[in-house]
Amino acid sequence: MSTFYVTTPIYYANGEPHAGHAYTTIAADVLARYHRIKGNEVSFLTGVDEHGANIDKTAETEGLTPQAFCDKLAPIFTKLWERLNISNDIFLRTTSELHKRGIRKFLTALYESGDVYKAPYEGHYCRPCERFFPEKELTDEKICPIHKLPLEWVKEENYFFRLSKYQDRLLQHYSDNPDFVYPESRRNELLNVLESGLEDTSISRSSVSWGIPLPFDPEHIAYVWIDALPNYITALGYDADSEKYRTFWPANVHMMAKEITRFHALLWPAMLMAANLPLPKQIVAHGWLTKDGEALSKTRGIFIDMDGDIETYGVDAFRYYLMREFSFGNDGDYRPTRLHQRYNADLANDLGNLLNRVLGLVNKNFDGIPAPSTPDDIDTEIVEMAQTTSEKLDEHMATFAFDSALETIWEFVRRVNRYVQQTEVWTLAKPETIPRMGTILYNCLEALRYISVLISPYVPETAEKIQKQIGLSEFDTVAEWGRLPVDIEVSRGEPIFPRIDLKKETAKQEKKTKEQKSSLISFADFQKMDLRVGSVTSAEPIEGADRLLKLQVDLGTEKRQVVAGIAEHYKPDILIGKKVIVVVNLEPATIRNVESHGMILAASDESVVLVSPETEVPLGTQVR
RNA sequence: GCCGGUGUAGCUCAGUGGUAGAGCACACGACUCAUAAUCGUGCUGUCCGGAGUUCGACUCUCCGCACCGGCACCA
Repeated sequence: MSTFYVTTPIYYANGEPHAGHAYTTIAADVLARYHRIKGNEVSFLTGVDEHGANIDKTAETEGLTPQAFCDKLAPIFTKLWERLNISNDIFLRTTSELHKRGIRKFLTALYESGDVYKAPYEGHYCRPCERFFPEKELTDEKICPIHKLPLEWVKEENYFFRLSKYQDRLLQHYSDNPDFVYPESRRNELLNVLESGLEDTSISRSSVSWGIPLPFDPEHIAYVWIDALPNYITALGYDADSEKYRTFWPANVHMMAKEITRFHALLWPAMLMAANLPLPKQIVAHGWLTKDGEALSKTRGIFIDMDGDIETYGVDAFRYYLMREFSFGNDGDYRPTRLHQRYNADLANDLGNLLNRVLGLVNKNFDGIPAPSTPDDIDTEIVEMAQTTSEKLDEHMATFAFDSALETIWEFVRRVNRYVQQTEVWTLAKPETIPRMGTILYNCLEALRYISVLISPYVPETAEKIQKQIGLSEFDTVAEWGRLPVDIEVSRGEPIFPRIDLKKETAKQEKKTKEQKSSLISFADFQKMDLRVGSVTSAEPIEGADRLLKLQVDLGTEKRQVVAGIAEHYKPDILIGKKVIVVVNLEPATIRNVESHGMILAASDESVVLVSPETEVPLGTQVR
């Protein structure tokens, strides 16, 4: 028996969980459950990341303290995990004492490694802006690009982690452990970054208040990622060097979506090296979900209706679909119609109906599960296929090929259906063939039990229902042929996956469109924006930026310079004289060394189309 | 602009240096134990385009096109 520690990221708790979170967590759950039935000792961690300026800010807009806001949000996550049958052993909150103690210990270790230094961060500082300006954003005069005031040369203390020092060791680790990052495409990307050099990274924020103070200098708050990443050890009781920690660390798999692999595969290992702790074995990144071919987007109202689909098809169908349809690591397109097809074809027709027809025959012809007699060749074939299915499944699980794993199991399901067909069991209910019928039906039932074990990591409820109907009182997790006892009574129940017709589905979809809710803002919020009509007087490309144009806009009373990301859609000369809508009270910014004082409104999707008044209006007219 | 990936049947994808495969969908047939389920048979493909290497390429190399991703960058 070995141990297996799998984690999801701790999700950032400034909003409700969505299908992407569910996908990561289900994948991790499948791994955890798989290792449990293999007899391994498993720990499965998920949780929420509750610190940082963003949460502070969101809490404030809701009129809550950050802690109260987090206390409200955390249960939303745990409820979803319950609904999705997630079998996590730990749910970690970064506001917990356990985590805080662990972080303090970890940061102290990091500090004592000598690779944390207090950098007298010095630079050109603008007092009104309350920020530093990097050299590259400035011209020779060293004036604030926004306020046009001379900048001060200011020194501020800040803590840095000497990430650059670990570049070589990381490269070495990557080459010694080719599987460290999965899939390979991500690994290559990271190697690219590694080879082009790492810079030391700041690990503290003095402007942020909602977080964990650095143990060696409480004036500074740990940067969110520095606070978050060590959750993988703090959750196990790293602070007290607990038994659990020593048993499970290093983790076998850190599961996550692809956008956060850099933190996990570069920064986190380097931090562990500095603290002299072992590194996780594998960083596994999956792709993103799209919906009917479109990127998910809160503002555009494109989301995956988990609740609706789960209500219609059940949790297991949802889990099955996510794991079966998408090749792990790549982006996957979530399509309700495909879910529907998968449900009917794989779950209802192939599996559900197989169970039902076999139980029907047993019920009608035997008092309980019949005893098998001498097997024919065809029977042996089934037994052998069960074995090879299990072996192939193991291979696929080792490479996170959940889709292939399920396909492999379903080949067996279909084989058993064919077995029933080929042997024509239903014709054998005569005295002279009854023993033969018993043998075949025993094999079918045992095949179903065997299948239920194999699918249990993916569809745990279904697996249990199958075994219950077969007559087992306790769930048997062992994939070894012949464990099914004879003479026990089967209890054929309702079909486990009743077929669902499309009518119901369309009705559901109508309901869905009706419910497309948007997040509302108050009129006061809207009034905060000062929108004006302007006219473009000049437009030119910005060197080294494909998307940007530098525009001069006449607002009647004043002229503004605005940078707009429209170069891919508008040629500079067509823009001259064009009427546009400008957000004039947007805070200024410097982009690609060019100052921007406002923003041009445009409808933007795949294409970008400028918004313009319908007829002539004076320049400077307010837009409401 | 730099780096990487992908492009195979209507759909989702697998695949090998020797004249193409699975599942779904579709058509026909068989069967009736079963959830209008199951089983069998069949169907469509310039395997993105072009050039090259080779006796022979969908499979290798190069060029191009399209799409996707990473970085630079989207006020």
